[in-house]
Amino acid sequence: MAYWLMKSEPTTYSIDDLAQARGKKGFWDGVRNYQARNFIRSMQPGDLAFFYHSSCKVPGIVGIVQVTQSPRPDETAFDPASAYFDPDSKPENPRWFGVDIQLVEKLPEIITLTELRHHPALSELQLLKRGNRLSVMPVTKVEWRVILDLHQ
DNA sequence: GCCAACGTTGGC
DNA sequence: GCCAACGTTGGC
Repeated sequence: MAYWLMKSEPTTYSIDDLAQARGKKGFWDGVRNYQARNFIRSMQPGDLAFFYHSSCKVPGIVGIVQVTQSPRPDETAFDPASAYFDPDSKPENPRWFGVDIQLVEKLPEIITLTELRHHPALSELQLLKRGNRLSVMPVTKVEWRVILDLHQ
């Protein structure tokens, strides 16, 4: 089982949107970056991910989600009306993928980006690397544990 | 295949 | 709103 970190802009899709969705389930889509796409395609049911709020007043980890199914084609790429439309992605040969997730837990308190930056054991966290812009990235088991323990 | 121009991301 | 960093595009 693998661990991940997924970013979302709360004005677009927040942890509360997921919490209020039916079954607390959602489909993570709209990723249009090949490296991120490759990470998505390597996800497996049961994988866990931190849900991260980006581009907002206080960026940070706000919850934990679980991958419920194998990744599947991102259909927003086929929809000309969608902001994520990509005419080069065809249903018979999809270029972009998304993944089904379910909320496991909304954290009682946000673990802020500042806190993450502060912890020496997280110096190698992809999120903190210079110039990082990926919307989804792997987290090691050790990092996962350290982050969860931050608020213990 | 190079690289300049451009668009996007995302923290501050 | 600024701007650094980075990916993508397209001319050559």
